[in-house]
Amino acid sequence: MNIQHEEEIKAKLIKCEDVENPDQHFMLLRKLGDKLVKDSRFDDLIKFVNALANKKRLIIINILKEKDRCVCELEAVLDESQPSISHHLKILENAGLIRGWKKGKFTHYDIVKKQIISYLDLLNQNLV
Amino acid sequence: MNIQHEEEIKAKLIKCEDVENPDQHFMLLRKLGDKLVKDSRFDDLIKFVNALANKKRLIIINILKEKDRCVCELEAVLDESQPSISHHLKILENAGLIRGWKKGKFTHYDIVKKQIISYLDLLNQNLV
DNA sequence: TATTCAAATAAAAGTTTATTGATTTGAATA
DNA sequence: TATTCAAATCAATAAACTTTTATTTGAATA
Repeated sequence: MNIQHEEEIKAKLIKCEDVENPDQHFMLLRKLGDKLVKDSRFDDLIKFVNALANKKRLIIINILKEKDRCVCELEAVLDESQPSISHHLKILENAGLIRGWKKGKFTHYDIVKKQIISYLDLLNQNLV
Repeated sequence: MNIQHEEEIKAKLIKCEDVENPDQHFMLLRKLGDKLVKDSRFDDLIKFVNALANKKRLIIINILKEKDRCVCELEAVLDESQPSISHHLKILENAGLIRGWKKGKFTHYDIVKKQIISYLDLLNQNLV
């Protein structure tokens, strides 16, 4: 943050909320921000919510919630190309939400309920 | 989905999982997919998780969780331009997670705990 | 009612994510 | 061990999201 921008913010802070010591108030807010930016729990959370932030991936999880499925079944469910489904599966797997294994020539996936519950707990803790 | 793609998937389904009637199996999977694609609860969920799928927005929520803040305070916390913060606030407000009001010349925001809890319930229901 | 100014909006550029067609991989089995 | 084929990876394009600078808005108050 450059000096000019910093001073503009401090100028506002003086007026807003009757701040007596805008330098100190500003410093505290900056420290708070820095602490949060460095907090690695957010990175876990973002991995989780990013994995969920797509309708097709939510649908995949909902399908797999019922029972494990092979990729060709997911191809029938989602009207989408095989590489695109593979891409979504990888994102879910990288986040630890699903798990895949070979069964003959076919690859099956199921959900990792434990991990999902753990992420949900983290999210609950973080938001409320 | 075009006929060729459809036939390719059915051909796999015959081999995978000893499916006796691949046409029927395919049809059931397609119906399942269509039902889920049309399910509007997913749109609510996506609005929620999309709003959370950004570190700066998670930080904003964490700051506001403690107490309401004016925009200028958020400018000090997040090292970012005012319009960008405004953009993130709008996304959170459109999702119903935060709420803003004028207080003199300054705009304050706080979180809407009730809505957040309601979304978390929905997410829990949906995932487990 | 004219001026001020915090914050919203608009327009444009930058960045990330999604999708597709083509190719590769590697386990199964002929 | 050569072939087959489901699924992963690659390369390129398209779509969505973020960030910035410039401008506008509208409530507060001089």
